[in-house]
Amino acid sequence: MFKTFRDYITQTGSFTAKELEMMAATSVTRQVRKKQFLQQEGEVSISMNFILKGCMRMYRVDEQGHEHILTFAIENWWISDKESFMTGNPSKYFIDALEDCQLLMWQKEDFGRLLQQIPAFFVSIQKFVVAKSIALHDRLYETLSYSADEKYHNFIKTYPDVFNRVPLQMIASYLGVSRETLSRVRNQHAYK
Amino acid sequence: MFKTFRDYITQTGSFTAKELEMMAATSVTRQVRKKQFLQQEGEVSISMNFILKGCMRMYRVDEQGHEHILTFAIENWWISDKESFMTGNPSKYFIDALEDCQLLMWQKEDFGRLLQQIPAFFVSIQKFVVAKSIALHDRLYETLSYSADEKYHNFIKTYPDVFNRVPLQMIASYLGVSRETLSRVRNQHAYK
DNA sequence: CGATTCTTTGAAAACAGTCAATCTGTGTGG
DNA sequence: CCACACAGATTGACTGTTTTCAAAGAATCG
Repeated sequence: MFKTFRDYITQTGSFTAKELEMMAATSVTRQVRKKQFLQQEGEVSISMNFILKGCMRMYRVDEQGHEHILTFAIENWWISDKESFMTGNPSKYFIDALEDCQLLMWQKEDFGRLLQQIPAFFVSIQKFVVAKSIALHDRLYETLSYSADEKYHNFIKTYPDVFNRVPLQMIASYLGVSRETLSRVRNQHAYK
Repeated sequence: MFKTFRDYITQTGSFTAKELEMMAATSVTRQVRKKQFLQQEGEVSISMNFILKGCMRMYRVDEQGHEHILTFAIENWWISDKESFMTGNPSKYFIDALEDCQLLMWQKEDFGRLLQQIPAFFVSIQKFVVAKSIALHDRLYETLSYSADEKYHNFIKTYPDVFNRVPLQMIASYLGVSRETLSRVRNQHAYK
């Protein structure tokens, strides 16, 4: 179980056996079956979650009941509502499983302790946070400036491994276009 | 000069006279006149910048030459291309002044040293980064799910102090709609 | 006051959304 | 193994919103 995570984390920095042991000791594994929720709107997030296996999404529901996907996550990605985790406020987001999933989880206090006591872990997480921030800025720019067509092709290029695992209607939701529009965009290209 | 910053930073945490002296000693003030650039695309960002006075924007230019504003910033806000600052890669963004500005700047090495040596400073910056991340997620959600009308009114509500300082066409650029559409959205409401 | 910048308006065209129906593929239970 | 149900994808017709282009009207600044 923990091995997958160890392979991941040792690629992001150097850790002693003792440090790895600390991480393992405080982690908990959990199964989340397809369509089950890891978190629902209104709940307070108290764990950091790492995907060992499977695929999840984080989304928000508007007044008309439409879902808007903020993030997909697959193996070797963290999926958490950092906002609720950091502030202690109720979450605005749902997180559910698009496939049967296996997670590695840390409680808030344990995670904070790891960050304090293992400098290399802190650096790894820091790097991840920076990368996320860059990706988020890029995505905002793309959402502001790209057409439906450009958004779609950019998504395939940027996340090929997500593209072939999730239904198209969810990609449409992620891109901020209707599934019908996405469908048409795809078929335009078949005849050009 | 430094007083404005001291007032700000002491509101975010507790600092000793010596710590404040360290911050002051490593800071540099700089004037940027309206329409002048603090940073242009392709340059590497090597400073963290705090606005003492004035208003700036960070934007990106697409292939058609259209500007897309990612951020506005006014007094007591940081304005930097964190991406280029952290990675050392050339920036994708322009930063320029919408009014005559007065900045307080720290070089990369000095800023890193402050973060290491002044725990309360680290915590303050951390809080700021978290707040920015939350705001960015909210904005992405709004961009995905709101109509032009909703985006506009939400902007006024969220950033009233920015709203009455920048031209409407820039708010349009920020919201991802054309200035004509924004103009129409505004005048619709005058007769409802 | 003239020049520049910003905002508004109109008309046409492009684009995307909605609703409804159909088609496709997958998996489940009989 | 087949039939059926179900989720997902596509298509057509229509509607509504937003963009674009062009022009004119405010507002601001030197």
